[in-house]
Amino acid sequence: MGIVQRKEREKEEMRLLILDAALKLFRERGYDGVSIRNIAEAIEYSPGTIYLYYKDKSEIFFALQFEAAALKRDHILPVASIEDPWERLIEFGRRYIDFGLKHPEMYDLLFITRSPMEYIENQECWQVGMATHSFFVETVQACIDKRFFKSTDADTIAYTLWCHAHGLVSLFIRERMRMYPEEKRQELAQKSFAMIAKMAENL
Amino acid sequence: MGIVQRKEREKEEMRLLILDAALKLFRERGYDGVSIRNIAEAIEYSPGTIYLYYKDKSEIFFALQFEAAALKRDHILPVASIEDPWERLIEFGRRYIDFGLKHPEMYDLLFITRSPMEYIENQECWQVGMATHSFFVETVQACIDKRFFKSTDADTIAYTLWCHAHGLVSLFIRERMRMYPEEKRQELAQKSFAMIAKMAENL
DNA sequence: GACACTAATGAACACCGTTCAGTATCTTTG
DNA sequence: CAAAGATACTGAACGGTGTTCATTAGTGTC
Repeated sequence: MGIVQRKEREKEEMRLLILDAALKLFRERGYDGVSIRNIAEAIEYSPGTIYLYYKDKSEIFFALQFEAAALKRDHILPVASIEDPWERLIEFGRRYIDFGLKHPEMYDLLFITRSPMEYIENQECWQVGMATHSFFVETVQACIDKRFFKSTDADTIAYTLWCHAHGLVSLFIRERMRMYPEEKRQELAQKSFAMIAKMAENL
Repeated sequence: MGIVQRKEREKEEMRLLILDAALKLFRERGYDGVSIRNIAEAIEYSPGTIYLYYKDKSEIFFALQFEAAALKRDHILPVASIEDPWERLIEFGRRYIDFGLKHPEMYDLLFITRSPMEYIENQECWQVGMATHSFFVETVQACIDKRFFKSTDADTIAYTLWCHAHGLVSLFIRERMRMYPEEKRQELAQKSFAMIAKMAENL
């Protein structure tokens, strides 16, 4: 009776052990630089063992994607306590970008990495991501309801702001800002955020 | 005398042969799905031969990046003939996005793919890309000069618009719009472009 | 204690990028 | 024109990758 439970617990522990090792290696070297053999070596098991707990390499990275989604959620969640929807929206954007710049590999995993998205849709990760996205759209809707915006198309507004934030973060992450001197990049990002916020004011 | 020239021509032809094969395969399967051996097989040479013409795999992709930059330039260049800077700016944006959606692998190569950017900066590709970027900033500046904008910070305006366009295209390319039904995605992109254009009007 | 079940192994497979000794062909020289 | 030299190309080999699977070692049940 207790044995089957212990086994299950051990199985779960092993899955976590693998995931933790993968996450650590992954932060250090990026997912391309991490192999199943590396992970196996890190936890002192043979490569084949990994496959007893994860179907293939991509499943490990889907699990990491879930971790990333949760981390992002926790990074942004505090803004939920902000009463004023406009302030909440701005702070959401600020924290979204902050998350991306502070955890580039995680952001990359969530929004840039090629992955069989058709597979991931029924995953927990997707739900966590969707919840955060919905919260964002709802905040935009709350702004509309309070007449902060003239436009009433919450979807388009949310999407437009998302495009800007994602563009900003991903240009940083994938190093496409080399035409600007290093010290100006951060400043440019801040100015751009201020600018899009200002632009949004008379939407 | 004529021989050394013929040799050089043949060398150049071989480089092109490799590049064309790589480009073709690359369009079909994406760069991750293409191996040196695939390219070699396509041109009916042994894998080792590739290395007589390109230092390594990445050098082939840098050459492709140059092709992509040229293609993008040619796709956008026609807007240069538009007199009115505001109209030129809008058309630039439209064509930039259009290029990204029509040639996703090319766009990917230029703005998303991880690549040792410190290496690429002194390449032709970089120059072509920079020229197009400069043209964009100049167009923004022309708008400022003609008092289309109240703001006078051309760099920040250009960067903000770029962030939006890049975010839009890269969310498409890397399939991060699954939360919207297929048929709504295109529409959303168009509405968002219209929205950012409208927002830019009172910048 | 014998049997069944499970967890883990590590060799093997087919791929990858890359290197390099060897060969075959073309060009130059005597 | 033949020998020598230079060049182009090959394909086996190296160390890596993700993944599979027969075999083994260990645990639980009767």
